[in-house]
Amino acid sequence: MADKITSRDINYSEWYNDLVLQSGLAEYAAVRGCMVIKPHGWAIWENMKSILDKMFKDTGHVNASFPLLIPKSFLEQEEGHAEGFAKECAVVTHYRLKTDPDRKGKLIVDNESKLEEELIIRPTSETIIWNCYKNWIQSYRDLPILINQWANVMRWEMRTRLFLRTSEFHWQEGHTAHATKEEAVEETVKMLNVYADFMENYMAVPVIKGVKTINERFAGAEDTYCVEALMQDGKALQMGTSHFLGQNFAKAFDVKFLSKEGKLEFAWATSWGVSTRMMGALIMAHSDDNGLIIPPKLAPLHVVIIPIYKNEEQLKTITEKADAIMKALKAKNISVKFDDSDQNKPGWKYAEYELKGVPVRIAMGMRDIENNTVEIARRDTKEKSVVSADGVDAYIENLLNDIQQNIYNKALSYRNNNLHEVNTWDEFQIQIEKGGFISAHWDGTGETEEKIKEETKATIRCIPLDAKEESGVCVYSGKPSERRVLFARAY
RNA sequence: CGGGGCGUAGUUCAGCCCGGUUAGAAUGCCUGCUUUGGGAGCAGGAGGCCGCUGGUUCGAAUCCAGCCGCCCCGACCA
Repeated sequence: MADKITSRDINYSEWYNDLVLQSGLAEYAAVRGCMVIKPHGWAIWENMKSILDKMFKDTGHVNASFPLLIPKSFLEQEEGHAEGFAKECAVVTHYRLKTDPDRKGKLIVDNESKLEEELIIRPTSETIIWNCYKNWIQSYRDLPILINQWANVMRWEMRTRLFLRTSEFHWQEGHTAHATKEEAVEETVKMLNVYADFMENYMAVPVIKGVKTINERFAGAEDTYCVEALMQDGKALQMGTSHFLGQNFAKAFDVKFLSKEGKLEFAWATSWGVSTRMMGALIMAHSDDNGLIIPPKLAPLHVVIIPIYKNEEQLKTITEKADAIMKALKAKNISVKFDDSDQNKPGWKYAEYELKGVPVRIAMGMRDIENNTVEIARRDTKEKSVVSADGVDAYIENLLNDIQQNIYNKALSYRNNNLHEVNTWDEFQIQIEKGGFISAHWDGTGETEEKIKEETKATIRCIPLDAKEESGVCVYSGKPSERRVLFARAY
């Protein structure tokens, strides 16, 4: 057996890269920092999208599309936002090329096509959207505006990793406008809950909901809420964010409305997003050295049937029986593929579908035909069992639910076993080396947060929403603290 | 932006130090036969601007210079 994938124990980071490449999720593009998301990867992303899209619509949102290019002056409008994103913007300066007079067949930038105002490729769309909202909002009757867009964005990252951080990435960004602060805050939290629901119940990744510290806040936000998850190597990953933007963008773009009382007021804003980074989370939360483990609710293919035969006649017999099973499975909305290709032996196929993360495999040979059985193997535990062919559709339906639950439980117990309350600085330093979340008291200052980061590389992932009031002393400075916050080394 | 690595067949790489037949292997691909319950075997075959440009030389994948690209490790980030 060829070892295509580095073991997690040897090098987690190589394991991740090998897995993404070998399982056919994605590959490196010819452009630095960019990736090609291949059909298998895109199919999973599409499943994520369609579930989330429905959740957004069920909570009253509608989709729209705004331009890829944003005038530089728009980005300058909101000061914090501008400073935050300035360093990572791709800039369009010209609109034309021409043939190089000195080198036949080559193209050069036509300097006569220089743009009067540079355009930037959107790193996020608050500015161009709020420029529109200025025209759309005059009265409280125009509010709320609840818009989402599915889009690609670009941030010129210095260091990139497949799915986790690429220069171009795909995401959704919700941008809402409200008449009151309360309503905007409510929206921010509502969408955070939608994200958490999706991550736990579909991705099978347990998350912790919280609020970011000022240092970690989104550029231009009043408050950034987030969902944080723990990966198998003990590092944390921010899986999504939801921002309460206050009136910052309304003021920057002069978006005012006339209230019921006849007063002119600035609108209140939120924005919230999740990206293809979730693909990275999905991979790192569940998969093993044999390949991907995809929760059934997101798997592009639920079941693969592999026939084992010695001749055409046997294949025909097996195919007939497999057809009946497939029909029954499809009737239950379970996707199934019959792989009767003659190119590879069954053993090769087993390994291949395990690599790709298909949750359930059925093997059928003549032995099964004689006994009216099939062999069923589940991807998450790799357990095999021989079951009666009668009612196999119901068996698999249950099995898929069981797999979904089992994957989640496993991730949850890992997360819980790696979340430690720590009360002294010595303990903190020892524990952070072991990985996982650390729940500790913090004095609330940016200085302490910075020092901890410098000394341990750990950041405050969030102040958990369910953090209980508990007086204590800061693990670093010894100053008083009212609640514990979550620390971790993060992606 | 610093530090390191790599660029040779579709893919992974050897060859380079020490220049010299027609540039190799594995794997994948094509043809045929035998196989098929955990990554099959045999036989035959196709496949290369040796990253680019220039230099040294009778002769360059190999030596020299410049350039380009990508990956990995650190500082910034969803």
